[in-house]
Amino acid sequence: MRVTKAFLPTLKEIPSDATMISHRLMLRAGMIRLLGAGIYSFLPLGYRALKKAIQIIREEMDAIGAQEFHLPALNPVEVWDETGRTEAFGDTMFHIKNRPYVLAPTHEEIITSIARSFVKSYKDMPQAWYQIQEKFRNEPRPRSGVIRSRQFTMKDSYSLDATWEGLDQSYEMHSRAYHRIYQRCGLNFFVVGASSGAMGGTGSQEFMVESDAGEDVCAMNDESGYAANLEVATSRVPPVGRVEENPPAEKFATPEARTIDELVEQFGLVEERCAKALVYIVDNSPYLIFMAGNDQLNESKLQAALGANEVRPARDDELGELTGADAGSIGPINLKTNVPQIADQRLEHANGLVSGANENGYHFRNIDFDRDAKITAYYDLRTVQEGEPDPLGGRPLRVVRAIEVGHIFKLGTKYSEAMGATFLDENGKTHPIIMGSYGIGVERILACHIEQSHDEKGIIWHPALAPYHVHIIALKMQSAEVAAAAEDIYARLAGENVEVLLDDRTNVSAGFKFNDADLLGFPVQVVVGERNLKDGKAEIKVRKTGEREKVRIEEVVTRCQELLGELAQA
RNA sequence: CGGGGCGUGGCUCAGUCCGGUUAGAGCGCUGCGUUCGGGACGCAGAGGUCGGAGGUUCAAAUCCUCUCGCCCCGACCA
Repeated sequence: MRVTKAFLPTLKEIPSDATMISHRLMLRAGMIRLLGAGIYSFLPLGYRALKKAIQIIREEMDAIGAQEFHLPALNPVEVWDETGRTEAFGDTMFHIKNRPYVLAPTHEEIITSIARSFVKSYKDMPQAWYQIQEKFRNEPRPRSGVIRSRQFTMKDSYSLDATWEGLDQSYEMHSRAYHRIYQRCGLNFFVVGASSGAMGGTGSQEFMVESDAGEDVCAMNDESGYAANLEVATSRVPPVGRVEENPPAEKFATPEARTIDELVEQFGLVEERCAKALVYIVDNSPYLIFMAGNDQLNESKLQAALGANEVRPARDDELGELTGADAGSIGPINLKTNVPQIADQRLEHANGLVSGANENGYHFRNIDFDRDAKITAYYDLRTVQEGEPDPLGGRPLRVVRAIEVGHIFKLGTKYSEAMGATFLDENGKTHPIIMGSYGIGVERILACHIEQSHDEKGIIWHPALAPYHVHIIALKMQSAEVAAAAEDIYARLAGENVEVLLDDRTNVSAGFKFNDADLLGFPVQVVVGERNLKDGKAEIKVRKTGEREKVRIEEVVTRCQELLGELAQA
């Protein structure tokens, strides 16, 4: 492609609406343009990169024997009603106004409906089905450019198995394919244990790219290899445990102490022996929850522990009605109602605790949870903190922000049961198909790569994703010699199937071309100018390292191929 | 959905508080000429009902009301 023929709207200035580096660079490099909030047009350059990612994914999915589908994005809403997910997705799903259709946010239902009609025997399985297609989600707040948008490209695949061991194998197969995909894309990533969330299922892992702009938070230790989404991360924080003296619980006045910190400070208490009470409404039922000291309740863990769909903190007026006191004075003793009580596992069997008296301005001390509280269950409910000992080797945990680029789920039978997708086993008995679901956000691969591979000048593409491999910068194109040499190199590179862009503009200065080339960031640049042409040479610059070398014109093609090969390995 | 910010030529922005010539700048764009290895220069041009609607006023980009859109923080996130 020639720059004079290409639609390549690069921007010299930073677009004001973009804050994230990858978003800015994608806009500046002319890869994408905003159409509406969370809706992006991919321009030719961006689409070339997107197609590179798609092709890598396709090859790796094919390599594990998965078969490519192309399912409709437009779905009859009845299919979604079958699993109750019309309601579960709620406003997140787009609904068509003039027909009872929805735009699919994912495709478990459609896959299951196909499976139910055609997969009837254990002999029909295992199957792995995938597609690379647009997804639609009515995100309340799209952000970070292409990272969270309302329409995006997803590779989604689904495994169908007759046995749980089969599911494990399908899952492992996908996990290995995902590793290869992200490796080939040059991404620096890690895998974390994750919450299955509202997808349901028996296990899941997320493929993460560390980034300050990420929406997820993970706890990890590089040495032990422990890595988990904060939604499920655990640590070896010791239990609060028991103290020897165990006098009866005793009420005392705490008029100026509403927070744990105030209690600790005013009464010289041990922070973790203050049982902080929280009231949550879990699927419309109230729960009183105790946490040790300033431990943060993890709502994802709470939701998972109670098998709930929705959890929210109680409102101030609800607190009084349920407990008899306001926030800061709530505790296990003398509750106004018999609201169910649960606690974080750190507090199991603990005594010598301080907690609210359910009377504003008063607390109890010497509380023994085994003696004085009616805790029905203890769960791991706390949010792990930076520096805590990891659960594998006790090494300090690092807490980092990350972007989720892939997610693999063991779905189990949630969808097959709901939709009646069953098969007959070798004994003629009916079972629901055992499913897995596996997703990759394709645009996120590009954004994450750019986040990880750029400098102040622009993008630094890995050859695997680069829209073009070689950028020929013809300085002073109106010089017949320069033009001839540039055209010659261009034709020979193209002849070797090297994807090449020739900057053949006559109306811009050298500096402009250099800066555009650095912004676009193709792996190798070839500078053709009068200066080196006198010696029969051109200059080759590696975008990533900035290294330049002078190469005889007839050797340029070979040298470019060598360099690209080296860069592809890195 | 709560909080904050912003909407003025293609882009980045000034002007709005305190209403008053013909609404400005830089970049980009068109034409001509010069230049040509790190975002060149001269000359001549084109391009804006100041997001939209209503109102106040002799007079509105500027004040008031409503509304639409975009961005950021939070909530949410299969």
